[in-house]
Formats: sequence, structure tokens, C-alpha cells
Amino acid sequence: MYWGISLVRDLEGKQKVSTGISPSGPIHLGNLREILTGDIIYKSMLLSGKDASFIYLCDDIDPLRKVYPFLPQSYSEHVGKPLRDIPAPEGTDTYSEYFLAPFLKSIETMDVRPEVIRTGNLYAEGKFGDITKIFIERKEEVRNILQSISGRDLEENWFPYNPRCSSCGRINSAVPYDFSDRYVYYRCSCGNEGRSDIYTDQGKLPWRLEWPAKWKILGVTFEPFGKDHGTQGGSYDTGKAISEKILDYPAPRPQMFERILRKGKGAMHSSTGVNIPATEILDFVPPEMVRYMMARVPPSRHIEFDPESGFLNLMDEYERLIKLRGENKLDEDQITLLNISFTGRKNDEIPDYRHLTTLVQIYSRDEQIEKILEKNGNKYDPHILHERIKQARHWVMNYAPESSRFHILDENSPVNLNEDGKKVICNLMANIKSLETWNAEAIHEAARKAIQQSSVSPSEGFSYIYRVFIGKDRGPRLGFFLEGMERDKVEKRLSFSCGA
RNA sequence: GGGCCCAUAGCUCAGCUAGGUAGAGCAUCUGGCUUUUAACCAGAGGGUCAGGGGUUCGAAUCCCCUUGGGCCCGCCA
Repeated sequence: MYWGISLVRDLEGKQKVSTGISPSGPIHLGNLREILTGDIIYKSMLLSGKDASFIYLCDDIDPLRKVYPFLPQSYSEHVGKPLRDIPAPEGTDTYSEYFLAPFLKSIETMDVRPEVIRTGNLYAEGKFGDITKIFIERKEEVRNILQSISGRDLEENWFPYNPRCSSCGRINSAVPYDFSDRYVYYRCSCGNEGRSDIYTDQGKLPWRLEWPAKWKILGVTFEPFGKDHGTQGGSYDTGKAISEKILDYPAPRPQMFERILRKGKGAMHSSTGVNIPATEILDFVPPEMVRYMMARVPPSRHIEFDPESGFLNLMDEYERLIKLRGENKLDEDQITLLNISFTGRKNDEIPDYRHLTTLVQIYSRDEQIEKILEKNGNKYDPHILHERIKQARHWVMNYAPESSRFHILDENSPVNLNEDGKKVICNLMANIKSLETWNAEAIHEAARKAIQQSSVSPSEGFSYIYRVFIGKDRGPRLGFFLEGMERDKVEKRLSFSCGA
């Protein structure tokens, strides 16, 4: 049974899947796993005929924790302020929206369409007020739960609410000393004294209390999260206890997911520099492929992402499945997997990715590629084809291993041919010079003839030709390849090589 | 110190959530195609399922231990 289906099959009643993020910087592939795991579970519920919804929380009231490497030093004055109160590194948006907006656009192309909720708005609307009050009134009970389950000692003056200083705007420097009615009174290290209304966004709950509060406020029944939250005594454990003992709300079904590693480079951490921003992934990975990557393995397994040849193999695997589906050769799980990976766009008919990585190295203009493909009798959705060509180009430029790359050699760069090789090239030159039309078929015919005339084996003959043009033993389909070059250049290169 | 995950063919992995003859793709080799979408078709070789113990008529699969690898927590979220 497909993992998503078996995960949700025993659930009863209305379901609400929730995931979220603290938009403190560029959102990367690891964050993508979080939201896609949520989406896959959500869609598995729908496929199982359950009444389900899917929300995504943007924790824009979380404070900026430090000046990240991608920020100018001037941001040190903003450390400790809610992300939604800080200006974006560029433009006029807030910091949180600046990083959230491109991410939301990215996930839409992957057919991920959760209800997006900004946690800061929930505070501003007063949604946390009642629960905050409960936490404050039952402070000692809450403290005991946190201490006994997490095993850590909370400070003597620990308080279940972090006010935002009305003067300096920081959410981590105001120390509460009193509470009455709906106000938390504080003194801030900046010298300011004031009070926060807990029914507004003048402060927030600490994470370990905020999480269970969200479950209850929003009615969450299922939540995937990274293993950092799932450790024993971690925030899920304390959240579950708080939710059940203090808030009288059953904790959502948890699903821990493993990390995504960059092949050979380790974990995708913003700090280690090996992470690839989510938006850049989509520059070369087709959206359905990103879904497929996350959907094909259960969340408990780590994913080793290899953007080089591993990625190409994965594309092959996916395209093979699509082909087999057309022939009705898939089992139930494979069909579910494809349905889950599907983005709703009809692009089964796109030429395979591997082929495109060759074409984009021969032709510099998209129209040439489209013309060649059409000439072979194929008609594709121009929009999706154009997008796929762009992705293939990006891959070749940035990720292709040497074995998948080629470049055309200069007319008079040195050649090293034996007697047989020279024979093939000289024959080819003669055949090509006598061609009346410059098209792929004729060129290919000329090559075939030249090889025959030289009485070498076809594979040997072709490899001589590739060596002359790209310095390798193999290459893209010869006729199309040479047709894409200027005839004059081809002839010059051949005559140079023949005479060399 | 605590927790989670992983270990199956040369490589990448499936099979474990129903315990019942060991699987796929890639790579290699053989044969076919007057050779090209960096192919295709037919076939072959290749395994002590990390090691040990247990449960069972029967274990890659369930339980325990060991080894090796990876990650997370013990700041904040």
C-alpha cells in the first residue's frame, strides 16, 4: 500500500493537515519537503475519500534570531524584532513577505495550494488571547509539564508569554513582572516599561506553547514536522502534553520526516552553504518531479539529492513510469504515486529531459529546438515545452557532469586521428561538399556512406566524427547536430582535420 | 548523554504496514539491428538480504543485542 494511504487509512472524521515555516531567509529544499509531505498526506486523505483540508502557517511574528550571512550588517538593529516588522533586504515589502512570496509562487506551480495563514495575524485578531490567559493562570502547571518532559530547568522568573517592547520593538528583551485582566506588564532592557494586551500582537507565546495553542485554535488533526521537533522531550512531546492536559485538545497525529541531503555534501543547512533555495530547484527540476522526489519514499527516509547525474536518472525513472502507465503496466501503488506526483498539467507529451539536455547544447535558440522537434512529427504544448527547455539549459549550465556536456571544437583545434579515422573524415568531407541541401537526413546519409566507404565498423566510424567535432567518442544524433552548425564551419573543420 | 533513520547485486534502490521460492533500473557480458532521442530488442552472469540470537512449520520482513554509516536534540524556533 502506498505510504500516504496507509498513513491515513484509520483516521476518522474531518481532517486538517498543518505545516508551517518561520520565514527567516530563503526557503530551501528542506522546507519544500515539509510542505510537500503535508500536501501528500492531504491528497492521500482526499484519495481515500476523507473530508480534509490543508493549512500552511507562516510564523511571521517570530523574531529575527541573528544577522544571517546573506544580510547586511545593518540588520543587527533588527535582531529580536518580529519578522513582519522588519523591512525587506530590498524593495518595500516586509522581511517575512519578501521571503514568503516567491516561495508561495513556487509551490503553486507544484499544485500545492494550502490555506496560508500568517501567525502574526492570528495574534492581531486576538485568537491566542484566551489560551494565553489559561497559560498564565496555570503557569506552574505548564512549567511543570515543560520541565518534566523536556528535562530542562526553566528560570525562576519564567513567564509563558513574551511581550513585544513598545519602544524598541523587540520580542525577546522585555521581562514580564505582572499580569492582570488582559495585560502583561513588563520592563525592557532598553529602559522602556509598558504593558502588552494579550488579545493583540503586542507579544507572543514561546514556541513550545504556541505550537499546541495553534493546534487547538485551528483544529489541526495531522502535522508533519522535521526530526528536530520530534526528538524525545522535544517540542512535539511537550506540545502533546500541554495540548491534552492544559487545553483539553487531542494532539494531532504526528509524522516526522527525515532531512534532505545534498549528495556528497551533507545536510542542507543554510549555514553550511550546501542548500539550494526552493525557487532555484524549480529552475531546473520540473515541478511534478519535485513532487515525485518527495512522494516516492516514505517521510522516515532521508533523501539524498544529487542534482547532477542522479537527477537525470530520476527523470528517466519518472518518464518510464509515465510510459508504462500508458501501457497499463503499473500496479496500484505506482498509479497512486503518479497521481500524487501529478501537478494537474497535461505534459506527458513533452520530449524526455535527457534528450532536451542534448538539444540545448546544439541549438542556442528555443525556436530552433521547437522546429527540430516539430519536424520529427511532434506537437507539444508550447508553454510547457518552452519552460522545459529553460530548465534543461539551466541544468546543463549549472549541474551537468562532464560526461553529459560537450562543446564544439574550433575549426583548427588539433586533431589526433589514425589512418582509418582520417579516411572517414576525408570521405565525409567529400560527401558533404557535394550535398545539394543542408539538412539532417542528407548529412546523416553522407556520414553513413563515408563510414561504409572507409570500411570501418559503424560505431568506430561515428566516434571518429565525434572526436573531430566535440573531442569525444559519442555525441548527439549526428545529422541534427551538424545541421544545427553552419555548413561553412562544418566543411572548414572537416578539411582541416582531413589535412591534419 | 538521549532519540530517530539507514545497511538487500559492481552502483542506486524496491520488497518490511498481510511473514510464504531474492527483485528492478543502471553498469558489465553475449546475440540481433547496413548505429543514435547519450538508443532499441532478446538473453546471461552477478546476493551468507551487515553480524549474532529469539519467535515461527516458515524471517530480508516481527523482537532483542552487536557493528558500521547518517541525522537530530541537549540555545532558539
